[in-house]
Amino acid sequence: MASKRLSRSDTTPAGRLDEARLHDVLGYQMAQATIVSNAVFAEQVGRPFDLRPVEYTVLTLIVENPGGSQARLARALAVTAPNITMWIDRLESRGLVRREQSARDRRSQVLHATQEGIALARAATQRILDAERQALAAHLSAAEHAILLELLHKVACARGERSGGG
Amino acid sequence: MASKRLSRSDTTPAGRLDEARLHDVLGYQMAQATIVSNAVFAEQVGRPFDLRPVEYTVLTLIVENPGGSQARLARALAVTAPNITMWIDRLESRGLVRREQSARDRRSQVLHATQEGIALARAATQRILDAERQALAAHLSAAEHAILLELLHKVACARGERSGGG
DNA sequence: TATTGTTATACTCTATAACTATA
DNA sequence: TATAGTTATAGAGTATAACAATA
Repeated sequence: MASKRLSRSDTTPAGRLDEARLHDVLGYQMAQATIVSNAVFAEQVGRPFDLRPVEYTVLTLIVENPGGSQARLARALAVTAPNITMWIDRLESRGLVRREQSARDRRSQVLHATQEGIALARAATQRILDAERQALAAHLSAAEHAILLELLHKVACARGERSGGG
Repeated sequence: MASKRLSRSDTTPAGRLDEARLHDVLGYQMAQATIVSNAVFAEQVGRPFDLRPVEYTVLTLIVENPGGSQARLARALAVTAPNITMWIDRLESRGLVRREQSARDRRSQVLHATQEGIALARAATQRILDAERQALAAHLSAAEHAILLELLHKVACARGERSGGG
């Protein structure tokens, strides 16, 4: 199945380069698709709210998981502890999240989003969802869009059963 | 369609954080899935061949498009010209590609992969395809895997009809 | 005047190591 | 002994600006 086929669509979206050999490489197609989603994010959230993708994700995960720790965030996003410290520093200095020392484990920092942080995360998510739907409407049906999200989620779940991968 | 549902799968693969609000954000699911494909790449190609993902992609696109220019590569990958210069420098210093001045347009550099470069690209692609298939086999059927690749390709094609995006 | 490619430079993001304070 | 978090530092990668050569 999925035997090699050479069609006019075996070409890069920009630059018109033949990519027949890369067509079935998941990492490559992911990188190409990420160019689009990154552009949508930068336009709809990054620039207007001055938020990097990581900042948005960290903020939203804190909104969804009040009382969580930085260590769990670091594991969820496969980034290092010093990295998380920096991003939380920025979000905290902007008044979007708060750090509190945990009562049960005094090493741990308990994270909460402020009202402003919650509002910003909600607004950002709404903008992204709308913009992504609009950007892909010409190429993907609503059903395809939903399937894509599910399949990506399944791929993400392959983490952990492997040696590497955060 | 795709109405919000709260299920046990609305959680990050690692760290077990609730991600219900992020579930439908394509950029987020892409980033999570990329953690897996990046790990596969690093293990199967990055470390053994000392190749970054960009280097592999640049090399493979040159193999597939002999005689192409750096400008087209930059457009295809949505990276800047100085960036491409650097990556080609590295590939050339390792004897994997050659630069020649174009006869028709003497500003342009014509790119060719060496025999060694061609062999390396082929070997790397084979390893990635095998490793990706194996890594995802437990989570995606062969059909789902193929559909995912097609849908990602369609997303990538949304580039260009937009303002931003390289 | 626009395009190809290079150099120089600065910036962002990330990773590692060393440290503290708890457990 | 291991974990949570911070700091300091170095590295990788990217972007911008300025330049040369050509179209």
